[in-house]
Amino acid sequence: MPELPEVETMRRGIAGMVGSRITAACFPRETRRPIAMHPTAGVMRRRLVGRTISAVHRFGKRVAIELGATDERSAAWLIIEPRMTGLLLLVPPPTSEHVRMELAYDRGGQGGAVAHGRLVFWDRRGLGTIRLVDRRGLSAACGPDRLGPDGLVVSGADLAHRAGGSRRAVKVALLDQRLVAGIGNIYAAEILFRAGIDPRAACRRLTAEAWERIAGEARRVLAEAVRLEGSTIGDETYRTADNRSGRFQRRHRVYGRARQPCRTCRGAVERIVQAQRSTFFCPHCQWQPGRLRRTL
DNA sequence: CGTTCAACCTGGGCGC
DNA sequence: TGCGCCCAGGTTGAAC
Repeated sequence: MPELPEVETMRRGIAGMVGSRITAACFPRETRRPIAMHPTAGVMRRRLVGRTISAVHRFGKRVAIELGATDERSAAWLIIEPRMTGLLLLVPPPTSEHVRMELAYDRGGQGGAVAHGRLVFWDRRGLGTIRLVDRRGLSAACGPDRLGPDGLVVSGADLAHRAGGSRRAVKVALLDQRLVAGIGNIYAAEILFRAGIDPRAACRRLTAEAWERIAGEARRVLAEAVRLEGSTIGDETYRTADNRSGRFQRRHRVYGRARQPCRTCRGAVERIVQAQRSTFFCPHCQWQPGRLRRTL
């Protein structure tokens, strides 16, 4: 589920935890398979409790909660990867089932005021992951070998340089986190529609100008989706940290709209499958370089 | 190099 | 109502 805008919304939603101290951590195992985590729950708990949160980052589609160094312990990062259905919630989850992690935190205020609360990682399908890493682990998991430039700041030159010679279809390339970080199935479709590029076009056929258009639309679409707090679709599996819906779904032009009229040309939006994922696009408004543009 | 498939899971929607 | 099937915002590793 969550792509860059949803994960960035999660990050902002929990950014108020900075300065708080973790007082308890639990990792319920009541589900069939415990969440994929490293290290084990006991070690994780021991390393988390008592630590102060010094920052909350986002790397692509992952949130990283930074635990500041102390005299005894060096800095560490709790990397949470929501995958399809993971949510970070500061309010009680819909059910206690599927809670994969719960952190209690408090902040000793001046004059006896204590702010405290709970952060829950709630993940229905359980495909998400949790890792606690040191500085080296962070760079192995989220460094430039793993993640390309962030989608909010990617340039046409970045894309052209890294993918320009590839025979891959441009939609498949945009899902590759090493090329550009944060784009998933929804936003790849929306970006290519706005750029007017056919998702099946081979990267090596795209001109520098086409890459500039794709990068520009990526920055614009992702920034707008962040402003609208992401996309909540259908069964509402995505919610903000305080349990509200995103609003970018109202701006979707092609995603999930197979056989419905294109909002620009009124032709039917098509659904095809690329790399085992659905791709939605308008064959009239999106074309491949070198091919005659279809006319109505 | 690039594609395809399976796997990891739960749950909603649809046709019959 | 129930059953079987398809679908879903992601990632990884193996096989070809």
